Amino acid sequence: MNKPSFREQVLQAREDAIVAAVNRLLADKGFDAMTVDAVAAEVGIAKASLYKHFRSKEELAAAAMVGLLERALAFVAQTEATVAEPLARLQALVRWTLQVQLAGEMPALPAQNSTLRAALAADARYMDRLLTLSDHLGAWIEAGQANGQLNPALPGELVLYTLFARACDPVLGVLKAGGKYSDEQLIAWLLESCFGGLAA
Amino acid sequence: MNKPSFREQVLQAREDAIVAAVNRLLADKGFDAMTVDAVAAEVGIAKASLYKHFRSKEELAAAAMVGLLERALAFVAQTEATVAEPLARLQALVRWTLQVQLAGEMPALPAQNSTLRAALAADARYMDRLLTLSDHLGAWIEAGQANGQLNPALPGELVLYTLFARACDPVLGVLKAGGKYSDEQLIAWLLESCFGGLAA
DNA sequence: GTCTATAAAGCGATAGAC
DNA sequence: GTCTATCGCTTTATAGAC
Repeated sequence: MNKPSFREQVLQAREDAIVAAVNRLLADKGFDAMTVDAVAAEVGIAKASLYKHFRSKEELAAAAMVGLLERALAFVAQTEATVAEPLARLQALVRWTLQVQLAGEMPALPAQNSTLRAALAADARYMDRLLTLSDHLGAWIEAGQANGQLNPALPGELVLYTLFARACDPVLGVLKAGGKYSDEQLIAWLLESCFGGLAA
Repeated sequence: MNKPSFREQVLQAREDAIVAAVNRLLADKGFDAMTVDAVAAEVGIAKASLYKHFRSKEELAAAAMVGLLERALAFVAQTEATVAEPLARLQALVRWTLQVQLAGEMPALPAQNSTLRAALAADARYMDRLLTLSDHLGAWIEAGQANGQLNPALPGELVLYTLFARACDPVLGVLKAGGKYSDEQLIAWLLESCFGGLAA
């Protein structure tokens, strides 16, 4: 591996700026409402230049998702090094996802966009991170069910998908928009309802 | 009130067919991916004819939402007549919403489409049903927290928004697509995770 | 690689005949 | 009110000069 040239570093920095802009716009407007023109404007370059780095709008979204998954994997690694209990690990992860959402950095992908889902499924970098993350969380879930901290009657995959879904839970945004509660209070309540349920 | 003429009955039937088609397409594709051409094709009329009944795509979606809310209000009335306990009422309602979703009849609106949200907020028929429904559910929630069946530490509006969110919970669709579990089993697990939480 | 300009296609909405 | 045909706009993606 050669040392990256100055030129390559500049290109990499530009790509990072593009991915960051895509991430913000995805979180703000969602995939369908995000236009490539808006991405170019936010980065401050021409739209045609974007297409020198990414071949399609779907590839832009995939790059943003890869970035998010890598941030999640970094948090998972840190959590495995510092937190022992499976339930505490899962709660820390959900807390982190809610903080990402509050920061306006949680990309909002439509659940049923066929072209986007096909592009993501065909993206090896995306699928690799997603499977790695699912493996780690699956192990946490199994351990939590084995030691009695998690409800063992629920299938592990249901718990896993629920955690992914809560990362984009619209309830947080609605309550945040109401402006009546602090961010920390909202996160505490959502954690309580996710792991403890609505019933007493 | 005069008896509706035959002509008016035919028109009403056509509008009902339009709303039903919109409801199916909204559930299948979501608002953004649903095209007015597809609605016209599903109903079997020309697109221009649609615009004689509804002035915009947003109005089509609003009509479908009004229909859904009226179905929900009918279920609420029936539940209040047959079920006494607040928790049991709320569980029955969530079960009903999950069944609607499994039937492919739960419209999927984007959480952040500004034109659509503005159109809905300006639609008196929609807002009237939504507020009526919220009032009934809010009373159930308060009663449940007062009698110890619901967690009293959670704000009532958080519980209310959570119930709305669970009606569109993507977890159900993903697990259903997996094909490994029966519909009734999935509903039972989702009810358990919603009201009982993921923890043991 | 970056730009300006434009192609190509999809979609919401409408005109005008019947 | 229903139809065919089309407008007008947006958006993705590309061509070609520099």
